Amino acid sequence: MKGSTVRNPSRAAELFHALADPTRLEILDELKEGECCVCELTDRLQAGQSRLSFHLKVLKDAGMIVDRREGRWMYYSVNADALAELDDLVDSLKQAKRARRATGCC
Amino acid sequence: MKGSTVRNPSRAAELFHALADPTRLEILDELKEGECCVCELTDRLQAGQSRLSFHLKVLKDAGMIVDRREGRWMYYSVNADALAELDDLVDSLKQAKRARRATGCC
DNA sequence: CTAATAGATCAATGAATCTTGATGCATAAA
DNA sequence: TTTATGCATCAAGATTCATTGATCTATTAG
Repeated sequence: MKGSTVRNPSRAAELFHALADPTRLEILDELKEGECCVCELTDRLQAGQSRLSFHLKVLKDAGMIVDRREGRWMYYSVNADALAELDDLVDSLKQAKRARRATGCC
Repeated sequence: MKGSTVRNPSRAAELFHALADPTRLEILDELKEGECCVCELTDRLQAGQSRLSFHLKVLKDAGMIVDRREGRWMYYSVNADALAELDDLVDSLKQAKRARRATGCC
């Protein structure tokens, strides 16, 4: 198991940050239907090209998506590993590893 | 089922934004072990009082945690509903509802 | 009542983000 | 080679965020 990311607040924050924007969530919502190029996203999402490019970069830097060049088009798609990582992260927010706090306060 | 939040990018972004900060993730990491007051968090997290208060407010406004007053102490704990909501959100990033895109690009 | 304590809130500063329009760089068509 | 297209990147401005120290409020102890 990887496990390292779950214990790393900065990495976790980076991943959650990538998801903390409506435009980026809409991008992911499109990409989950399959690979897609920027020009198509521009159509679907009513967003300017440089704006999309900016958000795609955030998602890519965080590892949420991967890209592939084909001729002059860039195809983006969701990175399945990142989704697994997300699952781990959300799980790690739940598990109580130690026994419930025994002492009261202060 | 609720379902509404999953389809709402702003709400989803708010929830993810609350998780997009190392300090807040550390707070949640403490709270998942059980209810905790601010003074105890201050000790454990090496963080100033107003800083903690700020982040606790962000988490509370997003619905990630709930508070309870007891005397002059405020006890915070994780909101289980929000964890379920998170699960839904992460799931919604995976499911491909339509068939894979048939057309090529542009 | 007065003093002390827990914690929220405010004000100010600096850092990070997002948006827009312009420019640059490939690749492909003519 | 010239021209057009797809997209990344840059620069500037606006907005949001995070941190710190100060102040305010509620509660409890003396």
